[in-house]
Amino acid sequence: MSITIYDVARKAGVGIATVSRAFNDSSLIREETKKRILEIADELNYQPHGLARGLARKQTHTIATVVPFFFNYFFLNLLKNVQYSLSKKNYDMFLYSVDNLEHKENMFDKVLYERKCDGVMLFSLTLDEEYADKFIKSNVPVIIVDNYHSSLDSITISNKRGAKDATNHLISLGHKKIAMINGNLSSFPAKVRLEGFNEALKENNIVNNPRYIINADLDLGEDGFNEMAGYRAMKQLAALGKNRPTAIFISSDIQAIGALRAAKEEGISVPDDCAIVGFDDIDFAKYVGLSTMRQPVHTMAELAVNRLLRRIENKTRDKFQVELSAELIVRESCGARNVTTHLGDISTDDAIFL
Amino acid sequence: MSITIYDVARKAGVGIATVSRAFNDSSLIREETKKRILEIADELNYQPHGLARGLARKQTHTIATVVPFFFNYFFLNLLKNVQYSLSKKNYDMFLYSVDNLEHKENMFDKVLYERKCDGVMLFSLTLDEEYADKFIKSNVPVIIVDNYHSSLDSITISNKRGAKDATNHLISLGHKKIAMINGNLSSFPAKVRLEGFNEALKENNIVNNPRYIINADLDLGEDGFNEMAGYRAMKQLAALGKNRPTAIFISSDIQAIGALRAAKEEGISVPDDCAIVGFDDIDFAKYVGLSTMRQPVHTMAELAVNRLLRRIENKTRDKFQVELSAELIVRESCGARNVTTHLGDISTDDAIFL
DNA sequence: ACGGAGGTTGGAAGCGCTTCCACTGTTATC
DNA sequence: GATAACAGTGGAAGCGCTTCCAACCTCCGT
Repeated sequence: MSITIYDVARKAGVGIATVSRAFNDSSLIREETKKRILEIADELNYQPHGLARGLARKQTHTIATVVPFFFNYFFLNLLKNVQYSLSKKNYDMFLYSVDNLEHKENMFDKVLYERKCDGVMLFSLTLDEEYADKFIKSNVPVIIVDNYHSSLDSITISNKRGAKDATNHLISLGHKKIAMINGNLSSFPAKVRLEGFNEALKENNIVNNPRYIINADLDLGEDGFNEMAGYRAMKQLAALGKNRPTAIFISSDIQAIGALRAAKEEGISVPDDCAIVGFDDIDFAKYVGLSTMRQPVHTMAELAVNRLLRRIENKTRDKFQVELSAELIVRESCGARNVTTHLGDISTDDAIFL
Repeated sequence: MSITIYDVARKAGVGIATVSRAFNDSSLIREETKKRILEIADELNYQPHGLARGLARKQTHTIATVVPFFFNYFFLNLLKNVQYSLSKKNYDMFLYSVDNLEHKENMFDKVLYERKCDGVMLFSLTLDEEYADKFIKSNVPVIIVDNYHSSLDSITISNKRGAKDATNHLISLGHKKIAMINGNLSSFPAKVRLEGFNEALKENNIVNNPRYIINADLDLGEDGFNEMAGYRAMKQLAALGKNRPTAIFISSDIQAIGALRAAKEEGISVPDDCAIVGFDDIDFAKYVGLSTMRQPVHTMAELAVNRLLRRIENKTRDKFQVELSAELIVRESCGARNVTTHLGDISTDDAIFL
């Protein structure tokens, strides 16, 4: 039998309304009374019942995050930052993961109609029209991170621009035989990054060799952004022998890690035989000296949270679709530095952006 | 204005109690009625209000997980598996992270008294007596993963045994000058792993050189299980020159990654000049050929979830303190294989255990 | 034809809170 | 000194559900 507002009220000799006020920063209570009530509550280890509160107020102070089950290091960082921003605002966070893309719908229905949260944050998930509609009609604020839907708030990084920058960097280094190792084309970022890659080649009049573009097969895991995919792709490229590319833009760092492993096995030296630029800037990128496009994870998370909360609290209705840009981080793997720089101490702050 | 049980009841021409029964697998309802109600509910996009339900039932079907803010890849895997097990049982999961160990208490109070969850899962967090007591008195089921408290349920891996096995492996390879790179001693696993290390040396009559034991400083981040700590420790060991150890047991893979980076910079070849065994078996371990002690993350997660739910649902009161054992995974870094084996394809199932 | 046993159902109370509304005592205003 | 305004307060309704309890309808045995 847990203790309730009535217990506190009785012990303090006041009405329950007053206790409630004490806990809600109400101006309708004398400072003195409030203090006394709070003290008594503390003695009693009382804390307002979250559900009852939510029911009465019609808001839960909770948001739901939905991630694909294959979430990786990139998501980890994102999630960490989201959680951090959320806790600063005193919001709780549900973590749901769609274990199966077919069951995605159940998840959405649940989040939408069960009303256990005030808003939803979708990571990388693609929304079809039916559900986009449901979300809109349901009036539950949503924000999509790392994906896009024309009629919903979203925050993405400019995948096209980023891919283009990465490729241009390789081009500026003098490379002509440039490959791309990509995720699975069913993934939104993969698709757009390919566009950026193609555009860069085109603008620089560089031959676009179809054998140099390797999109991950579906059997390599949901979106193909994994180590194995990178490993296999690199093997495939290595098999080209003399016709091997001299530079590769790899669509995700985790794939780059795999590619690096394959390169080592094949005796291909990076960056000397083959320059590499990745994407994401996961922690490990710096440990292995991988040049990459850094996603502003902290900013993404903070923006996403702020925006979602504003929608929840102020009911602003204007659309919010932001595209942040990725930043080229030059390390060793691209060969832009002719001497391996001494990395030295990497500050923890840099590694984990909080 | 969202739709409620009354709307469904009215449209179906039944009482609300009946609708409620339809949604709760009650035996007190005719199959036919139930079906009809469910259909109507579906049309209306009705779903029982989670909070109202929780309030009425006095249970939320939700558990809270609390992780240290510095959570890393090891936690990611754990979390992923916990989330998976939980979703199979239809439980929701809150993710809290204690951003600041001083604020840990607020977190605990919140989780305990706010009653938004039925149970709590603590990751790696150390509980002092006061809070252990509070948890017990509050009657909220708790389970601690990767840490221990004498009066609470917990599930750990045998850190001592694991560290000992790792060290023994190094000894069996003929090493005499063996070092240990450890996390910060304030961390429970770090402390116990050191014991295992010491024990192994002692039992084999190997000199325990105090300069060979490097515990991470606190300024390197909360528990010292991070890349930088490993990097610095390795530098320190390298500075020993001729007196350098020929083998190192490193208390976490992430530190080992840092150590590997430092070794490379120092021109120390692994495993030829220095054999290394890590701990955890994070994904990256296999990408870099790191020998390590694998934590049975999947099993830990599943056991933890099952146990917690049983406590929530059945109210069993017997204590549950399990210790799982870590398994030695031999790769290249320990030098046990004299030829670098071709890793080839690592199956995705292996990499991400779900 | 009658009493009860089941199988179904509806009504109402209650979960623990917030908040509207009515009320009391003070203070400011003239 | 009467009145208005207002700061504080308590009571009660209501948030949307579950569940106890009473009621109803069959159907059976007698």
